[in-house]
Amino acid sequence: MTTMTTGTSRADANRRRILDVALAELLRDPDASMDQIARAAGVVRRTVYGHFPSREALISTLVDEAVQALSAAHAAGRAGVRDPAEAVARSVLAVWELADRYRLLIALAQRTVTMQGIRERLAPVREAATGVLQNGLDQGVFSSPLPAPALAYVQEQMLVALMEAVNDGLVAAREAGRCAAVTILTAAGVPASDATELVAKLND
Amino acid sequence: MTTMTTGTSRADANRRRILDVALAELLRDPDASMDQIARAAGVVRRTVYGHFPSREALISTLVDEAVQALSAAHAAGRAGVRDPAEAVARSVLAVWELADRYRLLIALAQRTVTMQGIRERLAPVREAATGVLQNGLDQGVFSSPLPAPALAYVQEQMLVALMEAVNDGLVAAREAGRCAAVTILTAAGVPASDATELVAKLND
DNA sequence: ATCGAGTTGCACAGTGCTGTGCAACGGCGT
DNA sequence: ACGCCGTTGCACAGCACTGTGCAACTCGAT
Repeated sequence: MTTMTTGTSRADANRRRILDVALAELLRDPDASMDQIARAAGVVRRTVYGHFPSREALISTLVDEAVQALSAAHAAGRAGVRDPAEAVARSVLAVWELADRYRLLIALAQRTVTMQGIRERLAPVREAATGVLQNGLDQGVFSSPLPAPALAYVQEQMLVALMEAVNDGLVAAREAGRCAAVTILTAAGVPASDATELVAKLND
Repeated sequence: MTTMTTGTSRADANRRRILDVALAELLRDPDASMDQIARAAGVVRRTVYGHFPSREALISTLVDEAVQALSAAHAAGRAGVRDPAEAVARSVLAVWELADRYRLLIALAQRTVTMQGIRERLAPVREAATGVLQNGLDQGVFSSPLPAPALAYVQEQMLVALMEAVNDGLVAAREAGRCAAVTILTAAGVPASDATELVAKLND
């Protein structure tokens, strides 16, 4: 017990690698079995259970680490900033930095086997939407640093966000459709006032 | 075989109800078992297999129905509209109409058991973000028909969208962070030019 | 009353996963 | 050389789920 420079090197290193590999593996398949994870970490299933009492404990540790890091980044990004716009911009940038590390996690956490199928078959709709957005960009009606296909993703996820907002009672279902339309147009770079006016005119 | 007004009423009605209930049930838990679905539909597991040869077939049918309806709505919404902004607005409104029916599906399809835990623990971050957004709205820096908490959802999903865009190679990872910041600010109602300038200034 | 499609209840084989127990084996420090 | 900790390999019980087979039942229709 003289050195302890690296903790209990052998075991600690393994625990660390199991966590890292588990992260990568659980993205590719959120239902990855303990055996898949163990094998990917170059270790036997039994060994994983030596470090984590249960599958749930493993995942819990994983989520805790990610959330803690993310939370810290978000707070650090906006610390001592007065202007709300700058605060938002800074925190987004800060979060993005390490979100990049967990990018696969989040993106792939959505790709349930079910979700995968849905997104695939939705491709035609997304392409149509991309076409319209491209039009707008070409004509200068829209303005965005993002290419049309990426904007289509944004549009899609925006709808999801609004649906969740409605589910959680943050927005009235009656209003949500128009709010969604306005927000999407605004995100595409149409001035807020123009977007509001346009949408209002559509539903008389 | 005289009437046939309702098809094979008994069986057809059951098939329909199984599909409807399965939709609702698969949201609450994407891994819902055939037994859970059957029971929820007031029927026995064996009966479900009488209508759909396998679990996958059931889900496939479900997805097909939803996608087809959605696709039609999207196309109908923007049919014969020249102005891109109006086309986007119309199609979003059209999609929203019936997305409302599948709202639970999509929103809850994201709530994997894993995802559920993540979102829960992320609540503090979301609250902080809501605070900043509320500030911006109060000061008139932001402009949106959405309340701050809903905007926080939008911000969160926007990050997800950008992550997916990066994963699919639509945006360079180097640029993505700044694009995310700009797009989020723009969606919140900050004029596109101001947002671009602000973010550019931050990363010198 | 009888036919038949649809439904039910049960039983079964197969599969894949979890969590645990235990004996044997490996290297690293002393 | 010895001991210890971590690891390995194997075996096991338990569980939950999927598909399938089959006999019995329940309705509506004729």
